[in-house]
Amino acid sequence: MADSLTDSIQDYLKVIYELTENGSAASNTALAARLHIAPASVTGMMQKLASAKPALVEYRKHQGVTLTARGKRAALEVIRHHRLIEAWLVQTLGYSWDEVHNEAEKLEHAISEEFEERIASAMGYPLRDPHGEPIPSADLIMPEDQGIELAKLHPKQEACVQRVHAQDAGFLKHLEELGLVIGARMKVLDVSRYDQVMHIQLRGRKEAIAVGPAITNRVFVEISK
Amino acid sequence: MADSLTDSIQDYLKVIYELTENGSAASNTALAARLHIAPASVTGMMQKLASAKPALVEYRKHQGVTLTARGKRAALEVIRHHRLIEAWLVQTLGYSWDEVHNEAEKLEHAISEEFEERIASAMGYPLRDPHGEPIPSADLIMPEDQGIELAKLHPKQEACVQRVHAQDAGFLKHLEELGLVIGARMKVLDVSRYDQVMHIQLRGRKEAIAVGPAITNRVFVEISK
DNA sequence: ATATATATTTAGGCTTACCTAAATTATTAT
DNA sequence: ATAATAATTTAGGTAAGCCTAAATATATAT
Repeated sequence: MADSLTDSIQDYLKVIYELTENGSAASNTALAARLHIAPASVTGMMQKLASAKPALVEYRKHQGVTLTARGKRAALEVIRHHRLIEAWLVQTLGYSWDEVHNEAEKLEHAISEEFEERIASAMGYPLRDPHGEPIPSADLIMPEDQGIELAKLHPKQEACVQRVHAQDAGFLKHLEELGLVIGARMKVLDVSRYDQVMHIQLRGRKEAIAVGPAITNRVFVEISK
Repeated sequence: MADSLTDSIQDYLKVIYELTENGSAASNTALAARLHIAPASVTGMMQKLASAKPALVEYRKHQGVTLTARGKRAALEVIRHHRLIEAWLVQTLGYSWDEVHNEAEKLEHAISEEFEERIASAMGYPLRDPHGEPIPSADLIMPEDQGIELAKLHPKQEACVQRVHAQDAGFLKHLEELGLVIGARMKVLDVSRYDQVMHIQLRGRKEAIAVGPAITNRVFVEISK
């Protein structure tokens, strides 16, 4: 059971999952940065997880890590917990989307399968969390996500905000002020070739945002022809 | 802040609070038993808590421990969390009173003050948990409890079940089958002087229960003249 | 191809919170 | 009061998960 894994190990697996979603292996340095831990500590943990009774991780020195089927399942279990809890906090306790991450980060390790099932059922088995991120199903399948990076849009295209890949409270508040919330309709007006500023139409207003990792690479949209 | 205390230490403080509610000091053996830990380990922890920067515990060798004001506050914080969560699980997720203890035992360490306030507010600031146990106020005052042990009742007295001091699921289920639930009205018919069996009238039926630590010392009632 | 820079691993240490076994102190019974 | 019993403490040890500093491997630039 994933339940016999420590909080710490669950955190490692979750981050490895995220870093390997693009198909590449995760480097120890990247892991260390995300977990706020020294790189040397990551090495030790990777050796441990790779040689665990059922290995959770595939690891070769200097090559980075990937998850085994078992490790992936454990990671998805944690991610499912996290996203269900975020949805629960917003829907039943009136949290805003910028407040839920830290709370869920602790609760995800503390809830039982029973609790998971009860909140999922109470919410009618939601498919996405408050940031639009897909929630893995109870049998731990991560839904395919066909959203497109805002950065990839061309002028005149219209789209709906589907999902925001971020957790920093300040940043999320900023997006909200901008009007970039889940479901918002928007239209690209133009993109300056020189300073990479994108102008978009949002709820009747014109906003300017920089193309790059800050915003446009974190906001995913669904194009509406 | 109480939040800088580890889960383990919070558990110690909570149990010390319970064991010292009667005014006496808590023995290391009693603590060890409740925490499922070796007595020697308790000794070490008591030494640590007693010599902490702000001491959490008053401790003298072979004499047992009591809580300092600070330790008591930390204990009440954990107990408040625990009982609010139990109430929350029952009221909003349909848990039964025998299922909530273990879940709350983990969640009590994971929630923030923000979360505490939000569920308390959502429930209208309840005064008791699903077992009738009083919930410490937000400023950490434990309400006086004037309930009387069922064992102390005399024949012909009528009373309401106010509170049940127990957490074992099987035992709680048994009480429920017996009809000994919070708020139930009951009347003592007689108590056998020889085998210490108490006969009580409950929802029209006559039930026999042994006087002693199993049931009658754990069920507290409010006498209605 | 070699020097430099960066990433990673090894080695040795630390803290927390537990353990067991042995020694000590307190309690109880005679 | 003393012996037997029970409770408690001391001493020494372990496993997790982290750390820093030094060593090594890989990648990059000239």
